[in-house]
This record gives sequence, C-alpha cells and structure tokens, in this order.
Amino acid sequence: MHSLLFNYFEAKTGINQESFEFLRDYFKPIESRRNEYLLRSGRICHNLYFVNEGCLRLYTTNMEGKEVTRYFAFKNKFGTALSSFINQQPSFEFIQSLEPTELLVIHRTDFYYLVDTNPHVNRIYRDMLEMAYTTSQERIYGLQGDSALERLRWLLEYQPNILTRLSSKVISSYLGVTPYTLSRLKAEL
Amino acid sequence: MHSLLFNYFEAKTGINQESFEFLRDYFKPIESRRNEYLLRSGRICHNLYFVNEGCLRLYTTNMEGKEVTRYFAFKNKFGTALSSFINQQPSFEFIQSLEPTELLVIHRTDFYYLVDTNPHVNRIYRDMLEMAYTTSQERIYGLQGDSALERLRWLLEYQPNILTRLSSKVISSYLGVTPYTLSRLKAEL
DNA sequence: CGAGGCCTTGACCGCGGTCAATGCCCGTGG
DNA sequence: CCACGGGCATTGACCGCGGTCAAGGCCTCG
Repeated sequence: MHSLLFNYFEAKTGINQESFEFLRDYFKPIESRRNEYLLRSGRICHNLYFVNEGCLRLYTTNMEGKEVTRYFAFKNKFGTALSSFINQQPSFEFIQSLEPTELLVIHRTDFYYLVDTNPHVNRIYRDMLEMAYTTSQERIYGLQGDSALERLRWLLEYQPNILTRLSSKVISSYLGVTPYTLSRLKAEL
Repeated sequence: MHSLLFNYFEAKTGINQESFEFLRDYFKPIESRRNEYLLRSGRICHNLYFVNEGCLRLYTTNMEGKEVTRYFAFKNKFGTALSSFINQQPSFEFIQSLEPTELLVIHRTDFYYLVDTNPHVNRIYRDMLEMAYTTSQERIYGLQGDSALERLRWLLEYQPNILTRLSSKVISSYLGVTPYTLSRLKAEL
C-alpha cells in the first residue's frame, strides 16, 4: 500500500525503512471512482494526494465557463490544488479523478507539521515546489512562444501517454485550444 | 545596506537581529547599470539577487528571437533565473537590470548550505518557491483564459507601477503581445 | 432502441501578428 | 547650437491562426 510512496521518498531523500515507518501512517489510503471530484472550486483544499494507481486531473474554469487543465497526476506523483493548499484560500481549481484511482491522502496540518519537523518531508516539499515551478515555467513559455501545433508536437514527444490515455476533450483543455482545433491539428499529423 | 533584507526576513520568519548578523555577510552588495546583464542565456545561474533599489527583468527569447518576459523584480524582491539556479542547467533566461540597480547577491552554494542548516533561510526559500509557483499559476490561467485587453486591464489594476515605470516594448513582452497591439490596446483605454 | 456524449468537419469571423510608413525623443558630433 | 541618426511608439493595410456555430456520424449505456 505504501511501497510506491516509500520508493519515492527513498529516491529523493535516501530515507531508510525505519525512518519511513514513522511517516507512513500519516498517509491514509482512499479510492475514488472515475469522474469523481476530490475538490470543487470555491472550497479550501486541505489534502495532498499521492497517486498509487489511476489519474487525477487539476483544472479550473474561467469566466466564460471554459475549462483550463493545469496538470495530470499519474501513478507515482503528488497532486493537490497547490495555491489553495498553500494559502488556504478558496480554490479556483477542481481535483477530479479521470479513472478509478487509488490514493494516499495526507491532511495539510499533518503535512506542514512534518515539513517543519522532519528533514525528509522538508526535502520532499522543497522538491515538489521546485518541480511545480519549473514545469509551470515550461508551460508559460510554451503558451506564449509556440503555436497550437507546436504544443501538440511537444506533447507527442514528451508526454505521449497523455495523448493515448485521455479523452480529446481533456487534452484540448490542457493544450489551451478548443476540441475543434485539436481535432483539426491531429488531422495534420 | 542590509536593512531591507533584514526587514524581509523579519516579516517572514520573525528572525531577530543577532540571528540575522550571522546571515548577513553571505549577501554581498553590488551595483549594476541600466541595461546591464547579470546573466545571459546559455550560462548557468549561480546567484540569487535581492533588489535594494532599481529593477531587474527576467526574460527569455524563443526560436523566432521574440522576447518573453516572465518577471520584474522591484525593490524588496528576490530575483534569479530560478530553473537554472535550481537544476544547474544552462539558463534559457536573461537577467537584465532595467534601471541603475543596487543589489545583494548570494552564491547558490552558500544559499543552499543555509537552506539546509538554517531554519530561517529554509523558510524563506520555501516562501520564495510558493510565491513563484502561485504567481506563475495566475499567469498561466491569465494567458489561456483572457484576451490581451483583459490582461492589460489586469495589469492596470494590480501592477500599475509596471505601466508607468517601464517601456512599452518591455511591457508588451510581459503581456505576451507585440508592441503594435499593445499600442492599439492602450488606445482603447 | 433511443438519447446523449464525444469527435469530426465545414463555413465564417475576429483577434492579434506582420510589414511598412511616419513622427517623436534624445544623444552625439560638426 | 543645430543637424543628423537610431530607437521607440503609433497607425494603417493586410492576413492567418484558432474560435464559434451548426451539422452529421459514432459510441456507450440505460
């Protein structure tokens, strides 16, 4: 149940089994069904999720009701509505499981307690933030610099699993285009 | 010389004067001239800067040679080519001072040493990353969801100093439009 | 079998980019 | 002191990418 999480910690911090024992019980296993919501916009996000199996989607809707997807958390990834989790303000984001999903959950209070008291968790959080930041930078420069077709090619190159595994509707909201143009772009190879 | 930095630390971590004494000498004062480069794309970023006076600009150029500005660091802000600073890979970003600028510099090696050994600096870095992340999220959702005119209105509302203080050329690269369209947008009020 | 989603495709259009021309400001040198 | 040149801002004419809307086909699921 916690073995993927242990591997994750071990790879990033070199933690050993007995130190991990102390942490593991903070992370509770839960399951969610396809299309189930773990968080809705407007609510404050109190949980951090680690994906054992399945897939979470983090997205928001803008004023015109259009969906904008920010991140897919597959197996072996952490996911949460990070801005709300950090600032404890109502979330603009939704957290939705796109498939039947097995998760480990930790409550924000416990997590920040561990961040402040446990060097391994401190290191993990730092790593999460650094990664979240650098990937969002890539996205910004991609959105500003590249055409929709170039972004699709980039996705094909670096995250082909997204294209094969998820629906076009969801992919288009990730690429920042409408489903119509995504369909046309795919026709151009 | 270090008083702004002390205020910054004090506000975020409640550090006291004597604890700060130990840290301050890691931060060396330097100055830079208008349009001077502190880092050029292709080089690895080894420094973190704190702005005492003036303004830094962080930007990149895409394949067609077009500039995309990510951040302006005004007085009382930290600035660095964060992705390169974190990963020690060649930077895509340039760091340029837009005005005569007074800075405090700390070398990456020193900084991460302090992050790992000093709780105040650990907290400051966590805070930096959290802010860097949340602001880049706002940018992503703004770029994907809003029109150029809406983005300009947003800037007018939340960062009017940018509009008054910096050149249109630089502002347009921050908004993600050409100088031509920025000029037209301003004409529409 | 029917209803509703999702994907595709066509026709149309508007935002924002490109290119060229003009004017303004300012620094430099005759 | 003025003349010249270069950089920046503005504006007009044109165009193409990607959005919108409507229609049609194909799934799945009740």
